[in-house]
Amino acid sequence: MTIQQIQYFLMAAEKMSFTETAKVMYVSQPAVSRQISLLEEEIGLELFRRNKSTLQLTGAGERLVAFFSKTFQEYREIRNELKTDAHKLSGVVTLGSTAVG
Amino acid sequence: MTIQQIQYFLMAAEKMSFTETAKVMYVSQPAVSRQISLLEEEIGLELFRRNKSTLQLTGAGERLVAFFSKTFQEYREIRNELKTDAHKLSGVVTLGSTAVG
DNA sequence: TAAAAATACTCCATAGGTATTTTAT
DNA sequence: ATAAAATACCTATGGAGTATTTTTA
Repeated sequence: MTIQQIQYFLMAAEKMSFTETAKVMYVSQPAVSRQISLLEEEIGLELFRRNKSTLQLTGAGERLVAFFSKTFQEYREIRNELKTDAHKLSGVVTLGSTAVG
Repeated sequence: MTIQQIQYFLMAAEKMSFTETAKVMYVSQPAVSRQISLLEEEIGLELFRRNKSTLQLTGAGERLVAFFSKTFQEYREIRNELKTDAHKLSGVVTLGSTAVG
């Protein structure tokens, strides 16, 4: 399991499309397809149901979207706090990205 | 940021030693040193203070240990629930690992 | 047919290993 | 002197791209 896989997964759940996810994340469609597949394999649960024409989240998928989203949000908040604190103490200017990292 | 980096970080915080962390995680000491360094670089915050003879967590380090530990714990609980549910519905036997994944 | 997802394959970026140096006591 | 962490350099695993096939409406 990688953070990248989780990011693809969350975007795919939002867009309900691997192709769209690939576009907005500036990677190829097979990259998204492959990583989400590997994620499902490693967790041992289907996250999307693909039988029907339209992609659809499984129950496990929905649960994990909720958990991972919450976790990322919480992380961003903590990082912002810590950055602010570091600023106050050291006066060092940080040019942080806004990605997961 | 990778999950591997976070795992090294949590173990290092527990052991307070990169060498010990390397041993229990079956990787080399430089691998641990490097990945924790990259993690600090990416987050833009020092996690350990290395000036003193003994390795020591910074404030940011302590905060992130708490957050990441909680997150991993929460994930394990959710995964167990989902695995149990999947079992009940499909009867499929899963040979899941107990790692982060 | 057409659109999206999956598969095959190749390439390259980076995580990890070994060897060594630096640091601190 | 010794023990741990950092650095250098090389190797190899796996993530990403292009091309193609499969699937479903």
